[in-house]
Amino acid sequence: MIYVKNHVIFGGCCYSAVIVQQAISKSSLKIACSSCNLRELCLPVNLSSAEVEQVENLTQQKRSYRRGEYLYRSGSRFQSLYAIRTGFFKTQVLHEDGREQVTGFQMAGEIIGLDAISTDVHTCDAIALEDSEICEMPFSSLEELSRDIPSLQHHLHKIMSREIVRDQGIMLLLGSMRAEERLGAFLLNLSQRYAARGYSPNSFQLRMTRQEIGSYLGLKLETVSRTLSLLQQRGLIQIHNKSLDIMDLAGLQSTLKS
Amino acid sequence: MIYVKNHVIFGGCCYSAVIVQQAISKSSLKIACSSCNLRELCLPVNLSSAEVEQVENLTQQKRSYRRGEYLYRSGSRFQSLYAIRTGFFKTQVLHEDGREQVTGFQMAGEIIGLDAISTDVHTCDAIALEDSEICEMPFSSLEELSRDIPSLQHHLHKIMSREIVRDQGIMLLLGSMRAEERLGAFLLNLSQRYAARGYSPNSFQLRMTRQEIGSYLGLKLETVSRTLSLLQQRGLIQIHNKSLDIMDLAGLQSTLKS
DNA sequence: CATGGTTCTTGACATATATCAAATGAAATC
DNA sequence: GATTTCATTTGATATATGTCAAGAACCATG
Repeated sequence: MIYVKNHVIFGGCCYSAVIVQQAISKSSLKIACSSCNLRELCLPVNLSSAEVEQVENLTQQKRSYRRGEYLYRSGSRFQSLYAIRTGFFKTQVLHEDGREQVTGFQMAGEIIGLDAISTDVHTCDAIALEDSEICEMPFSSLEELSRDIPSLQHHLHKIMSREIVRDQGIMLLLGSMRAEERLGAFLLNLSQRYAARGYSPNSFQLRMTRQEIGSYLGLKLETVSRTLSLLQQRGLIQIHNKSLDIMDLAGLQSTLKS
Repeated sequence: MIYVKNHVIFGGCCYSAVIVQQAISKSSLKIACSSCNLRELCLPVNLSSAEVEQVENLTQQKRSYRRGEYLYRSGSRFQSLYAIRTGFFKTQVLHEDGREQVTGFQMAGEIIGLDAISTDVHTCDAIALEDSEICEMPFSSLEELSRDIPSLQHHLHKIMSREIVRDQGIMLLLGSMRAEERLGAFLLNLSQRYAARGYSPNSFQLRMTRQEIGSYLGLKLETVSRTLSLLQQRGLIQIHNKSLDIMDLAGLQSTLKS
């Protein structure tokens, strides 16, 4: 499966990189996204200036969230999609018995809330893992606008489809990889996403706890900790608390090929 | 998490039931779906007769597939979504090292191919598990038509969102359930989907092998076999080869609550 | 700066599931 | 209908990960 081979198993990484490149070459897009820095939503769309203004209006509602704050909760009524302008979020579903499952970590430029379109009710919690800014986009307006702007319509479909592909990658990971491979894939995915945003792919802070990583990867926090120690012993990474350095990218990638 | 509690962990089940009920009460919808029996695509939409005809045109391309035949392959170019008219499919992604992961089982009235919108290339294989009939819907036509028919547009979004929710349910299952719970959730999901289609929820044929079930649930085929035997010993099910009878639905449901 | 509460690491041990293997049963093919 | 092939079941054993526990490091708060 090529997604594993190219280490984009979580989906969206390479695509993001492409988008960032496009941003540099298309000035109109920069305008469209100036209000919210919405790489995901606006960029691949070739808009006229009138259309740009319409999208601007749509994405004008901004808000800040403190670390630990909920963007929305499971069970709450769906009205908007949210684009992360800056910061870092997690989404999770909760069992009634207390078990939690993290379904994703989202960073700047990504869209959350897509799950709620299905039933008009949010099916997961979205929680800020650091102080963040988000743009709220009323979904009915987005649908309306995308009827007038085919390229926006198609882009919205792509965003939703990409989420499906991403989820399939995680299913693959959870269903058939060992702890070491899961961690390797996870770290490489973060690395690529930081790189796509202009940050170092080799050195970054983990914004989540071992427990949250474990929940996401279907492992216990002790296993996460042990496996990270193991990767460090092998010289593939340096990890001290939440600071991660990838020392041997190729080596880390090769853990996935076995 | 309510999805587990209500045993719709895989998503789409209860919704399907609602759709079937709607079908009975709305005559215009029956017309719209007569060509392909597309519960998922057409039904919740309130269409005028002119619109009905447009949708009819869209879904006119039908084809039969024999058991084992590929509907599409990973890597092939994306052009259409496919609605299953009759039959049973699986979708799977393949590792380069031979590992396979089944990402879903689809039955009549469900739509496949949504993953490919993202990159215009199919990211998985879709294979008929029994002789089946499908309706092909060129996606560009679907997008065009949904610009004119808002209720169709919204329905398309719901279908995609539902797929995302379904995938999250499977992530939950793969990330935090034991073998017994996974099998329980799997069988209950099939049961509900058959029920929604007017078949017995207590007695049906498994269309897939133990190995395919295992791949889907992140288990080895031996574990699937052992766990099914265990559920049978407890009097919850009767299973002989591919014939399944649910003897104690409540008991089976209670395996999920622990 | 001290303090209390998380979070993280590491060890010893338990257990669920995987692996390997062999026998049985079902289904496809000639 | 006979034969080959494939799917399933079950047992014995191996192993990866979970569980329990304790100490250390880190962080937020007063």
